[in-house]
Amino acid sequence: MTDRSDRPVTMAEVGAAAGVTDRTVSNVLSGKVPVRPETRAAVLRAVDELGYRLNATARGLRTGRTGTITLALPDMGYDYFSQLAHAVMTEADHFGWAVTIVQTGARPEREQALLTGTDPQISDGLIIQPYAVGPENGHRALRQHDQARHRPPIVLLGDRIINEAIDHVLMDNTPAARVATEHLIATGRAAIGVIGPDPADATPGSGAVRLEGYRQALRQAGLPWRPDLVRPAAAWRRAEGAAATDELLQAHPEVDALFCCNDDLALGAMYAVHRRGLRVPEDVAVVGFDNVTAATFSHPPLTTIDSGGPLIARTAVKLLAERLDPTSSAAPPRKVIADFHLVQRGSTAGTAVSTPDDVPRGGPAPRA
Amino acid sequence: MTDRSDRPVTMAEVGAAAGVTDRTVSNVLSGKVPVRPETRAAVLRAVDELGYRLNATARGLRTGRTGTITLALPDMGYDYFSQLAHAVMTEADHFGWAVTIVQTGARPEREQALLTGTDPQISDGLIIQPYAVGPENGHRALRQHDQARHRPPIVLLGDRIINEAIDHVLMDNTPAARVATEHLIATGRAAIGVIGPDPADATPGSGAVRLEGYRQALRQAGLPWRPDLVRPAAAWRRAEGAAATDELLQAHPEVDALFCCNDDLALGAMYAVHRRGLRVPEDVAVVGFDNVTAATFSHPPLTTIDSGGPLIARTAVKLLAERLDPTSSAAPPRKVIADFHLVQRGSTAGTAVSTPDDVPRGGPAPRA
DNA sequence: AGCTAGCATTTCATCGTCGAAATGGGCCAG
DNA sequence: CTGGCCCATTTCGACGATGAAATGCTAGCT
Repeated sequence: MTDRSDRPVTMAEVGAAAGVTDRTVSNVLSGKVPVRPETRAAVLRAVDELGYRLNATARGLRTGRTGTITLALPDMGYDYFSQLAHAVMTEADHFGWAVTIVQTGARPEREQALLTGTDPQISDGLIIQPYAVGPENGHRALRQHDQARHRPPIVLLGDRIINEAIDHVLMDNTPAARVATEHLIATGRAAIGVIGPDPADATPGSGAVRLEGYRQALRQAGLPWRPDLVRPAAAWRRAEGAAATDELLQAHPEVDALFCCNDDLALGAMYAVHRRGLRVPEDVAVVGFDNVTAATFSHPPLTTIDSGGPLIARTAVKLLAERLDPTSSAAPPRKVIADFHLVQRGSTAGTAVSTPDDVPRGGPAPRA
Repeated sequence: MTDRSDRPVTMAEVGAAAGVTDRTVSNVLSGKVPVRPETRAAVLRAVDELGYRLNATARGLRTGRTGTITLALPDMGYDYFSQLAHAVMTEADHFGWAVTIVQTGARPEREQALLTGTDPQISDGLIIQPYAVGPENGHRALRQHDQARHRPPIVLLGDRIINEAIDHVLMDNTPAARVATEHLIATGRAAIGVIGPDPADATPGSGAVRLEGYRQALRQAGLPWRPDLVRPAAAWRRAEGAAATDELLQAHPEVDALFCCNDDLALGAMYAVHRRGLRVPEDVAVVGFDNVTAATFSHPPLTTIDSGGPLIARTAVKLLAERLDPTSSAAPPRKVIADFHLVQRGSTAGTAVSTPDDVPRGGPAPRA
């Protein structure tokens, strides 16, 4: 026998030590085929003595299943995406799947590569929230996908339909943004700034559809549309939200409310308001979007749109699970539109400290 | 030829279409072996026409490399861990690696399975922050690891050495906690509560070592050790931090400062303080631990220990990269202790709104 | 023309596991 | 005592890619 000491132990070696074939070792470890108790014991002893570990890659090649799914998101540095990933991983765990997370950044070619399968991924399926790829190029990417044989299934997350032939889990952005804005108007605000979208940007992303909801609410209330109250943020994070808010309040001291396109921006906005010595909500009311954990506990707690992130994650995993189930994978493409609702908290109420009843409790107990 | 239309396209089929061997297709796609331009063009055309996609699993089996590393953390629902994951993924991207994230929860058997390799993972290496596995059982788990041939390398993160033979990236918890507590004492606080650790818990985890730093600071300042001011939190999150703080302030109105074992707890603590109608820092000063993004933008901004999370992540990936480099993988095990420093912000300063100069800027521009 | 050098392509074997079907041994019924 | 059956185990052959080494071809030199 050649010296294999630098290579992993194989089933054949375990079998040799236990006096059986590699196949029997496989039968013992999989448990799918009956094995005599003595044989099983002998095999398990050999496994233990040799320190044998199953080669998941070889199994994956043989079975065509890797037990891993890919989650592709723009960037994990956002509360919303990291909480979405958390929910996806927790749900995937129920199916016994590991989750490979890919940060696409703002790079369209990265998203294209994932959608077309050009990027060689070890995974049984893909959940992706495209940022840069829209219907125009998405169709092309996914036509290539269709044409290829036996490509892993895809579930798309986000705010627009990219391809009719693919499963989508969507947010109802425009109505949600309208509801958020209506709430500000109802509390008596007149000069409502917007933090996030770039009105000059033609790309129809989250920014555009949320801005549209804002405009609808203004129109319905008979308030004027003032483009100068819209401040784009290069990235939708706290720092950029603070900077944009600072500029807006500097230029327009009359602003008495802010509609922020996500909670990260809103938390940054509140920071900027406070830094200018103004009060939330007395001087400036603030509304966010997504209802991340931090929104519950900020000071004041942040009024926001609960866009159902965890439910979206669970739904996406379940859709993927159905596609991966060989008995029911030929169903027509599905579109799920997630429910949303407004969560009113102190950032728009009369008093700066509220006592919300939605403080989450419980869960596992790891430490940081 | 049999009907293979339900199976993926192979290199052999591409080769057949292009009039060459599967091997030549491989040569074209890998680029490592020179190929005549006409041949290359023919192959690429066939790839395009047939919609061929490389089977990463098969390559992984053949080469022994999957291009994926595993990151195992207790739970992604914590700001610290999600930001650590973000940093690991960003760094891994530089090496061309995908990252599979596994949430171990509080389950020791899950950690054991990862450390011993019992859990069949498709990955070239493991970065793990153990929560439940300590030196006592960790040694056993990793002895099994050593004994096995050709097991993927491991880098351990955290607060204690689990096995001398393995690479570690450590936090200097006790000194950091002492510095945090000393800062509270220096601002004139006398009744300093602690949120997080369970003094009755014998497990020497982050809680115990941070509590030890707190005690050292008290001792040095001649302040009395009062176990009744220590409030455990079942999970180190905002909700649990708020609940524990609420109880503590109820029982001990004289408390004028809180040392919280992480920023999530601290942000929850501030929430509870505000809800009781008290002010931060005038009535109760608050210090956190980890310096997550939210700490910069809270109201007031949170004084905290910057424990160098992103650097820890980068270091861990680099250590793994060295182990995976065949030319230099036999180096002795390394231990890196991350630097820390206190970041003073408004939650301990005289005024509730400060103007910190560490507001981060820039970065990519995805949206939520 | 004959020989060698150098490059492009192919041959061959192998990575470690598992599905399907064949084999062999033990037991019960006729 | 023997035929048939069932259960445990083995045989055989992929799965799809690639490292190493051999082959074939063209070009260049004498």
